[in-house]
Order: sequence, then C-alpha cells, then structure tokens
Amino acid sequence: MQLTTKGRYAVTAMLDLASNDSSRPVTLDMISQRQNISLSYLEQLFAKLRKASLVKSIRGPGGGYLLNVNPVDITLTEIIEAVDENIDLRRCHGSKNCLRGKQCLSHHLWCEVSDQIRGFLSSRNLQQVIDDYYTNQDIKVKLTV
Amino acid sequence: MQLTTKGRYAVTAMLDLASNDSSRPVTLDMISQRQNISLSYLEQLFAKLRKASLVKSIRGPGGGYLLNVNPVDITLTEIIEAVDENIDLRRCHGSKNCLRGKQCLSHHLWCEVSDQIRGFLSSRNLQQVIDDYYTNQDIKVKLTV
DNA sequence: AAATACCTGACTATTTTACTTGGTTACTAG
DNA sequence: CTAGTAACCAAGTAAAATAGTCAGGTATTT
Repeated sequence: MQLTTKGRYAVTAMLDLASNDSSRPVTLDMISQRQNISLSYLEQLFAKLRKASLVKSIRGPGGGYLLNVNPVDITLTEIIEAVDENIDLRRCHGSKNCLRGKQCLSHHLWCEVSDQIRGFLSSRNLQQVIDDYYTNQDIKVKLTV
Repeated sequence: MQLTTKGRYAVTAMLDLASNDSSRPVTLDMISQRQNISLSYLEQLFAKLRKASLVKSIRGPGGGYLLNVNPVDITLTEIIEAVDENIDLRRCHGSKNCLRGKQCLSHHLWCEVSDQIRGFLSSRNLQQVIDDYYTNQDIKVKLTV
C-alpha cells in the first residue's frame, strides 16, 4: 500500500489551507514555511489536487490557492487518492489472479483491510480534523469511535 | 507506513503453514513453490518469525517449520510487526514534535488511522482468515463488520 | 557419511519517495 | 506598461526501502 509522507503532506497542506480559510488565497510559499514542506514538492502535490478539483489557483501577485469545496465536503480519502496514493493492499490489485490465476488465500483479507482504511478515511472530512485538533490536543487518550 | 509485500508475504506464508497444519514440518521450499515467493526471501522472513516465537524450526532431513502457537492465537498484527513493518503513520513516530517542537495539526488523525488498522488486524487470527477463504471465496460482496 | 534443510550475512537490482533545478506563463500592483 | 510575484511545468537526482540473490555455513537425520 501507499500511505506515506506524500499523502500526509497533502492532507497537512489542505488542513493549512482550510484553517487559514480567508477569502484571500494562500501561497504555497506560506504553506511551505508554516508546515516545513519543500516548496517544489508542494507544487507537485497541488498540481494533482487541482486536477482533482479540490483546490483552485489564482496566478500572479496576491495569488495563491483556495479550497474549491467546503472543508466539510472534502474527505481524507479524496485528498490521498488525488496525490496518487492508492489504498489497495492486494498483490493482484483486483484482478483476483494473485496465485497462478486463482485468488490467493489472503485475497479477501486484503480487500477487507483496504476497505477498512478507506472507510475510515472517507468518514473524516477536513473540518472535523481541524475541530478535533482544537478540542482534543491536550487530551492524552481518546477512545476510538 | 509500512504495509506492503513483505508483510503480505509473511501473512501468506503463515497461512500456508496453518492450512497445511499437519504434525509434519513444512519446508520453506514447499511454501516457496506453493505461494510463489523466493526461497531466500522466505528464509529472511522466517528468521524474524522465529525470533518472535510465532514458528519453530526443525533442522535436517524431514525438517521444516511448524506453528509455535495455535492458529487461533496468532493475530495478523503479530505477524506483520514480527517482520519489521511498523504500523505507524505519524511523521514524528510518537515524539509529538512533528512541527517545530509542537504536535502538528494532523498528529491525532494519524494516531487514529494507525489504531484503526492495528485494531482491525489484531481482531483477525490466522484460523479466521482460513475459514473465511473456504466459506466466502465465491461470494462477491461481503459487508464489513 | 551424505543428504537435507535451516541459518547467516553481505551484496545487488529495482522501485519509490522526496526533493532539486531551471525554466515558462499569467497576472497585478504600482 | 512593466517589474515582480506566484502559479505552472518538465526533467533529473539522491536517498531510502524493498525484493531478491549469492555463497557460504551448521545442525540433524537417514
């Protein structure tokens, strides 16, 4: 599977955008500084986020990026999949021919795990994560729902 | 995160062991052929599985590997963590200093996701996966519990 | 004694990730 | 209108991890 720095960066950057959600565009340079992510790498990620219509861009001075959708309507799965991280653990990637044309012993298992992760990430939107941060950042243990 | 071929191979090999669970040891050569995994790679994985006391080995002719524990008592998390795949998505890996000494916006989120995955994989044991395979392999869709 | 099969360590190829470089294009504030 | 800003783009690279190989062992059994 892929669920690594790339996806984390994308989510982090989107969180930054969402929490500085003024009417004014946010530059990648600001995000780069605030979140400690290389500018050029951000550019690559935002090219993909833009193609996925999650953000819109404004060029020129005073320009930058804005969310294209309300933070409540952007799930984490959307962000992660937008930057190419496919949440699929199966060896065969769905073709069901993992082992000599047959479905392997653990095929169904990896489907379930992938579904679980995808399901969880789909159940969370940007706004929730931000709200969570401000209400729970000092609470040490929180039970998983 | 790490949740890739290495962990899959380990689980697959353990499933093979568990389903051919006779009193006779199973050689890595057999697993290699049946599951289409390189022998030397299996040797590396089984060295780790043995250190984690999940399997025991018998040397010499007629030797091979046996499960060290009942398949009902081996969770998938145990197997995956035994081969070094740590299910931890956090940039800081727990130190909570993701961003300039502070906990980043998404810290709590990645904790939750990691917990979800670990929780799910811990809830499944080897025997369940095998049983699932034989009862569900033709059923196209199965609702996630 | 010989065959079997585990065991070990080092080494290599491949892939992916994360990041860099060096530009071009669009826009706007002055 | 022009200078500077910031998005956009393409290619290349460094580092790391993964997946696998190779060449030797060592222990056990037949």
